[in-house]
Order: sequence, then C-alpha cells, then structure tokens
Amino acid sequence: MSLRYALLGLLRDRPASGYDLTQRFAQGIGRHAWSAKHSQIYPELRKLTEEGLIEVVDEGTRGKRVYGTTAAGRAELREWLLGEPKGGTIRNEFLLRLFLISALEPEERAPILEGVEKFATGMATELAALVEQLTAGGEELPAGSYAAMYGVFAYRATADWARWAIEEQRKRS
Amino acid sequence: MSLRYALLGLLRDRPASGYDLTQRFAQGIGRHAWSAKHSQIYPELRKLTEEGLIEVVDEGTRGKRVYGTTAAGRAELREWLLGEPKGGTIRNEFLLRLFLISALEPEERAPILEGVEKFATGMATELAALVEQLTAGGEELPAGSYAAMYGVFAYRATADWARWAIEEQRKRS
DNA sequence: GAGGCCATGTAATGAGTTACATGATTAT
DNA sequence: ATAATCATGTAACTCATTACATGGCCTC
Repeated sequence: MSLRYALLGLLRDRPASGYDLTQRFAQGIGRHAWSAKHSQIYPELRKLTEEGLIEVVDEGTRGKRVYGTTAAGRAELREWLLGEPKGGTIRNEFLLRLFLISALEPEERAPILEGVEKFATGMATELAALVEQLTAGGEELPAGSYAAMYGVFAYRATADWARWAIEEQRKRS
Repeated sequence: MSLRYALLGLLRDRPASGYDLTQRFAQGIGRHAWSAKHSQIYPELRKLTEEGLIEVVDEGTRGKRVYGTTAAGRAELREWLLGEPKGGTIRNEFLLRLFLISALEPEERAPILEGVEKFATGMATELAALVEQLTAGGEELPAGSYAAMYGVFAYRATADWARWAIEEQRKRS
C-alpha cells in the first residue's frame, strides 16, 4: 500500500512517465527507502488513474504517457503523511545479517565488519556531497534534502558502529 | 528467502517452537530487522525440516514441537552470512515518509519531526540499557549485542537528524 | 466453567519479483 | 542495418498479511 504514496509523492514533485519513475526507483528513493519494478509500477499507475488520483498530463513518442497528480491525489498523499505511520513492514537484509553475525567465528566477522565500515563511510561521503549540491541554491530546502541528510547521519552512524564492533572484537580476542 | 535464514539464526542461538519464534519476531529482530507472522513461520519450519536443515529436538504439551538446527542447517546459515549480501529488498515506510515530507507545509512538518526526535531518543535510551544489561556479564559479547548496539548508534543518529531538521526549518522560516 | 494464553494450522487475498513479450526511436 | 535505449505491458510465481479455524492447558 505504500507504493501508491511513493508514486503520488514522486509525481507531485514533478510529472513523469512510468519509465521515468522506474529509473527513479532504481536510484535514490528506491535504493534507500522503497523499491519497485516497472511491472508493479505500470499497473499501479493505471489504478491511480482510475481512482482519479493522478492523470495523464502529456503524451510523447513511443506511447509515452506523462502523469501528474490531481488535487484529489495530493490530498490523499497529504492525509497519509499526516496520519499515523503504521510502522508496517520491516525488511532489511543488512540488519538481519547483523543480528545473526555472531553465528560466525570472530575471525570471520572482522572482514565483514571492515566491509561495512568502508561501504558506510563511502555512502556518507557521497550523500554529503549530494546535500552540499542540493542546498547550494540558497533559500528553500529542496525536496529530497531531508532524506539525503538523513542518509548522511545514518551512514555515519553505521560506520561508527562498525568501528566500535571491530575495536570491541580486537579487545576481546 | 531471508526468512529461512532468520529462522536458522534464531534456532541456532537457541531451540524454539513456532510459537516461541512468533514471539521473538514480534520483538527485537522483528521490530528492527525482519518481521514475520505465525502463518508464514509454521509452513517455513515444515519446509526446513523436510530439507533437513532443522529438526524437532523436543516435544511438549498441546502439540508443541521444539526445533533445533542440524549440522546442515548451520552450514547453510554460515554460507549465507559469508556470501555477498544481495542488498535486496529495501522497504522502509519511515524513510519513505522522510523522502516525501516536503509535500507538507513547513508548519505541518514540525510536529512530525518532533515526534521522530522523541521516539528515536527513547529508543536509543532503551537500547542502550539493553546493551548495558547484555554486556554486564563480562568476557563474551552475547549474540544480539552487535545488533542492539547498532540500534543505539542508529537511533541516536535519527534523533540528531531530527534536531538538525527542526533547526534548519526554524532558520528558514 | 469461563476467560486467557499456548500452540498449531489453512485459505483467501494482496504485494512484489522474474520472466516473457512487443514495438518505436535514436545513435552508430 | 543493427544495437542500444525508450516505453509499455502481461503471466507465472513467490512471498507476506489477514482472516478463519481448532483445540489443549492453566488460573481464578
């Protein structure tokens, strides 16, 4: 049920075709918050259209249809954002691995933790650069800055944790 | 496909019945990493048994069956942990909301951000206490400490981020 | 004996992935 | 012309949630 809000949010930000949306789900939002494939996106766009929450605002070559939100769609999105988060599905393979890592021998854990540290540090740096670029403009905080900045904080924390874990292990071996 | 590794991991840590596992999925691991309902757990336990990865190690009243991992099951888990994380599914409603929050008016965002700050601070405190308790023993870092400590770092970061966002907004209004 | 929890299961439905499928346009 | 990319769709399958269903044991 969250997919529809993801779509409404993306289309509210700027109109897009199913193809465009598929690309965007393969990047930012899809890599960090919610992912979807085109085979799920196209049918959902149809449903949203039927429900009057989005509409075709432009057509292009090769059967391309560009969708935008309707007033009803923006109201629906707003209501969802203001409502109680259901918390809902937690499904994070990375974290599951952390939960289970003690099933490995200490010496097997070290390279994994080092990989995590490296990856998280890299992501934090990359996102910090993105935030820099996004906020360069000036007055208004552009859509996506909040999420990107969240990523900076989150990945830094992951890197800190990995360093803690490596150190902890060193101390106890 | 991750569910089976979650089950193998939990059972490796200590034998349990389907009912026990359901409880555990409703708490720690389920609230933070991977959740599952009993209707999914019971059939998966059957499959794992048929594949020889787990086995019934004890029976109790009311048809209770306590499962434990077999050598093959532990090998399977180990292999998965050492293999490349597929990254796989990202599905995080909380983060999705952050991505879309700029669809709200600034004055509508503040209470949400304050709620996040409060919640995250509470969780960080709660988990810090849990880590304290887990590590009190001494030498060995018990299973789950890594994950719990990760939670401490992660929730602190979320609280920091929320404070940043609130401040940022105050500055720009 | 009534209510609550323990304990397991299945059926129906919904959400999501993979694979199959087609055709138009653009760049080389 | 041919390969790459744009653009959309459907079918089969798997994974996950909700709802339905049953019965045993324990406490009051």
